[in-house]
Amino acid sequence: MQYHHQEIEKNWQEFWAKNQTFKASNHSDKPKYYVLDMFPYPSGAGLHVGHPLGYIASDIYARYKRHKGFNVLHPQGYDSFGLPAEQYAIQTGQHPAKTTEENIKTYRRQLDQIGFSFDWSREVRTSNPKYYKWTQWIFIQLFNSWYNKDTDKAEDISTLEKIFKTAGNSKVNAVCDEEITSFSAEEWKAFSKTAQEEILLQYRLTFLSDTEVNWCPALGTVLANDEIVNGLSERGSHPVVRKKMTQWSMRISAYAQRLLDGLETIDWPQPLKDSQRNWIGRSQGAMVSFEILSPTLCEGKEANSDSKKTPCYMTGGTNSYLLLEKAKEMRANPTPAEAILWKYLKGKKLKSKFRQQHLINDFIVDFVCLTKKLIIEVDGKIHDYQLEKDEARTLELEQKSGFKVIRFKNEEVIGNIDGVISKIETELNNQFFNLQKLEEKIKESQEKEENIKEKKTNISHKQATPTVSLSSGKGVRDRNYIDVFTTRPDTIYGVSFMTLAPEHELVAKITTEAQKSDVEAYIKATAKRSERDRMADVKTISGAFTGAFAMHPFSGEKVPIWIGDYVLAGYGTGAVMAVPCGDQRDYDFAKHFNIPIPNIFEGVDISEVAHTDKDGTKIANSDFLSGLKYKKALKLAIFELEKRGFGYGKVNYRLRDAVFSRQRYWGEPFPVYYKDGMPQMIDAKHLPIVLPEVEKYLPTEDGKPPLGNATEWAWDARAKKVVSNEKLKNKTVYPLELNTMPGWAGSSWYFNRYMDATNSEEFASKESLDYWKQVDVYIGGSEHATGHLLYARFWQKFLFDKGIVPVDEFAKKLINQGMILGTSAFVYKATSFVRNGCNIEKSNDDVAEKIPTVFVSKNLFTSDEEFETVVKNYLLDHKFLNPNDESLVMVANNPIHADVSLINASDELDIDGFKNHPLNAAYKNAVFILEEGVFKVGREVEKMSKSKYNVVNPDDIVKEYGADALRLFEMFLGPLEQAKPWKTSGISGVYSFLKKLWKLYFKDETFEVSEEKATKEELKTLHKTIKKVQEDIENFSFNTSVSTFMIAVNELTVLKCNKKEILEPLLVLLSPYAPHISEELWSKLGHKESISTAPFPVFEAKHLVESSKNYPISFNGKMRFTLELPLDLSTEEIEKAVLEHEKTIAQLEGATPKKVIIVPGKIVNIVG
RNA sequence: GCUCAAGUGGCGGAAUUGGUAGACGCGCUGGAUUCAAAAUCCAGUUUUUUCGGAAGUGCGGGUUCGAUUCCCGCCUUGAGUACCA
Repeated sequence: MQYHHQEIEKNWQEFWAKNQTFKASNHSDKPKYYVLDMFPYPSGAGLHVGHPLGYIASDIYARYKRHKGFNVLHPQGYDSFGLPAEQYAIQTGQHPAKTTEENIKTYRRQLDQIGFSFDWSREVRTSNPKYYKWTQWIFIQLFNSWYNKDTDKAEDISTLEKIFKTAGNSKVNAVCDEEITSFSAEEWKAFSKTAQEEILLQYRLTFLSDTEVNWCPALGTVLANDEIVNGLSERGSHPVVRKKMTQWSMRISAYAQRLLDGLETIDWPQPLKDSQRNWIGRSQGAMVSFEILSPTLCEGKEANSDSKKTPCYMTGGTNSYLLLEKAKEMRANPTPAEAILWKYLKGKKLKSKFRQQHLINDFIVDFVCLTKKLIIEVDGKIHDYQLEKDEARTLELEQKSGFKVIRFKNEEVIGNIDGVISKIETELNNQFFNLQKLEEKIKESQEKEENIKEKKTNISHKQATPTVSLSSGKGVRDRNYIDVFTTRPDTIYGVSFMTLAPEHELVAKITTEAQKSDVEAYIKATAKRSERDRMADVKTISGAFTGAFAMHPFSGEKVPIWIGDYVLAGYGTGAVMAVPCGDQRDYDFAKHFNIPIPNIFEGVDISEVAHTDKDGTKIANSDFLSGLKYKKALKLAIFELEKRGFGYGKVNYRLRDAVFSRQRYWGEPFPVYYKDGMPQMIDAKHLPIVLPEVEKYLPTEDGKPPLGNATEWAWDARAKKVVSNEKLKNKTVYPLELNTMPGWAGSSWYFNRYMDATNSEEFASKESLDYWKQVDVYIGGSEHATGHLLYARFWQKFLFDKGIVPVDEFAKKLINQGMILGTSAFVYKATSFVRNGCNIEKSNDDVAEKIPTVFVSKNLFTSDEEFETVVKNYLLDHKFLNPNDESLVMVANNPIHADVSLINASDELDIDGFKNHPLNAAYKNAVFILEEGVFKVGREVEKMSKSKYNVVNPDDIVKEYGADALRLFEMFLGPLEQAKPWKTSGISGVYSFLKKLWKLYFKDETFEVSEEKATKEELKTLHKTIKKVQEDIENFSFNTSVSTFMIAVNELTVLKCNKKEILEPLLVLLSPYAPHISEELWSKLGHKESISTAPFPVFEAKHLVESSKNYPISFNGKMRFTLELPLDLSTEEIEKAVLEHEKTIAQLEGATPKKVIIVPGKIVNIVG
């Protein structure tokens, strides 16, 4: 009886479907095991043989685990939202849902015929409203959460509101927007609802913000960083530009450290972990502030008290971060006068809203009304000796920022509060008029300032008043600082200049008149160069001097400020402290512009290159850091920075918050409407908010996203439903969000949904989540390293924080399967043309016309010249070319792709097939120059693609060789993780293996298996196979177990073994790889149950015990012959037997061996 | 530039607590069967050779009784990443 794969496979696939053989239960006594594939995007092209590779591997593993007694969850679904369906819709008008549905059908048919053991009852589709209902629900959870750095987890937003109500935001340690205004509990309560919402939005884990985004005009949408390759869109390679838009973002940065730490706990491939680490980009260092010394700003005041050598310009915070802390502190500890006054000012008692201890620019003022631009300062005694300074500050505030400042003494406030209040009221009334005047004043003063700058060329600085109280800490800081981030604060004494990115906001402010033209010319030149050019051209050093200087925070020395495009505006603060001796870029810059390169390393030569090594080098010439090694110097430098207030230790991450809005149609709609411009979440019980129908899938004419075309897209807050846009005029009807969610939304949690895929009440039930917990093995491509896999980890950690899922990493182990490449076939076409210039009119047409298209077999030529000769000779021989015209004609070799289905195993082309191929209509009459009667093609390994005619469809393979052969062959190609070329011819090997296996169970035409006891040798074959296959599966080394099967079948064939004792367990071993044939033979052996329920055979070592060993006898490490010796010989006996052997004597040629190495059971080595 | 991975027959690949290099398969060669083909089966297939052997895992060193495996340097290919301060 022959092996008919088609019939067998069809029957068993039907059997599995009918009996729901692979349906997983959420209740089982068996241990659980969760094997997951990355679910596919159902593209219109269907599957090619590369796609199922990972699915086959995971299927083998899942089936193996079932044999091993596990309750296995092995689901499958579709990532069915996405751009291709939408673009197809734009072109054809077909609804994306329809094309998606059709594509899924094709996918399902293709997957089914490969015989996967998926539990289809748990199928998910991200575009199904029943699924995206919960994607929307998760979005709401994120919106309703903030990240508390103190507890280091996400918490409900209500806990934040509670803190605001009782203590304002001064004590809150959250991951939030950068520019946060501080407020007290009273202020919070006084804020309008909208204002409160605005503030909360700055803390939520998903938030609206005006972000610079990657806008792709051709696709009409925003792209995430990982969707851009070399400045072009990943899909379609369209140009991408930066653009500001209001977008939803996800505060993934809150999880940067935990995403990094979590990598230690999971068994994922090293390269993948590396790229996630790289993407998160943690760098530890410090923020350092450098004061800018410019004519108007460097006039410090003489120190009046215990002025040590410490420069004390920064009597307050060194930047807004520190100032904010300070403000909070001061708010918590008001002076008695401040406390009294605040009682009268807070809560709009004077009809105007006041804030206390508030940041204005970089001053902290006591009280301020922002709308009326009025500042009230209460001065204590300390201000007496600070009068001058306070005046300067008043001037600064009034002139630069347009505020009116009024001052009261402590005594005034305490003694005559009524007088003070009436004075404030008067000022408030005056402010409206004053504002206009102030504006004029500002203009004037700015002009004045310019004049001063010009006049003052001598820059000097003196030391200012040291910090003596909290109050005096305010008001020393304005935009006259450059903040830099550095990973090497230990090298701070090596700073000899600073560099700002040309786009840095301070550039225009600090550039001196003399340098203005230089700087402007340079900025103009860099602006012209695109980001890509700048990055590509690393070699050219360019920059310009601003004319300004900064002061070194420790040494007090003057440091010139340059601009240069090697500093990127987008990273860190867009400015660097340049340490030329320790950084190659700074070094190159310094050399190029003749800036000094001070050496701060002990015993290191820096005459040629910078010294970038950290370890083992001691710091020198660095005051208190001298003589210290990197680690100690780093710590001390940060300690001193913090102590003296010039900076603080900081960890910087490259990871940016993820933009979550897409201007697309085919994605999840947001459960969001807008009331007074503020986003409102729709209550979870009204979900899903279903994607509306639209006429056109393109953006609207006024540039709104495609959902702007919907006519039914407004939220009726009273009726709680989506209604027609016409009702927007009603009071309770609001516009809905027009953006949709990005592709990664649905894929960031689907693995949890499989645990309880049909639950309509919950995301997934608690019991199911607690039972399955996490994915045990996840298989998929490495291209998702920084996209899907990072976002999914982020959401999982968030859901974990909220107590929704029980574990904070969703996949314990992950394996990246390698890509299957195509083996393209090339035929070499001769393109003949007539040489220009010679009797073109006369000869051109008739000469050329007579020449047919010629193809030359691959091995007939090795060079272009040879190729031309071969073709010409052929043309002359066959009279296509007149010998007189020979010199006129030139022939060029033009390789073209031939469809791989036309090539046989020996690289020979099916010529008729080629001529009749629909794509080769032009070559119907072509002639082929053969070698030894056949036409050979050239072959090359390339990525599988339609245009290269090297795509192999699994349907054809399954039809001709069967699913079992396909499965075995894909595994046999090579290691799972490795990229490897597909060559269909190789499949005959595994196909004949299956036929050979089949034959073991048959005698002539009938199924016949003997009940006889197996021989020792047969048992040895079986058990060595059990051992190897089991080890291989557990190591995901599937290619080697296929060869193990082949060896076993070959051996059993030689032994003519047809014993049930051997052949029955053999089927269980094979069934994960070739389930159909195994089921068929299993049932023929009399089993009624599916083979998938059979336990895995148990390996017994006793069958492999040997009594003798065929020792390799080597001389000086080279094996020369083998010698069969009993294993129970002692070392001495082995040595004796070997040395007495005639071949040993011959090999030694009379010499005595110096040494004999004997490893019993392994090898004998004779050293001569 | 940096990081990682990999270089083994005509091809895919196997072998690593250091111990017989080339398993298994494709392709190729010869043979059997057949009127013939397909299919199947058998034998051979790293190179070289004076048929005794000898050399051989990208190249050059090293450690070792012994290295595809470990170490150092270099070359090549692939992947990722990039003025990240």
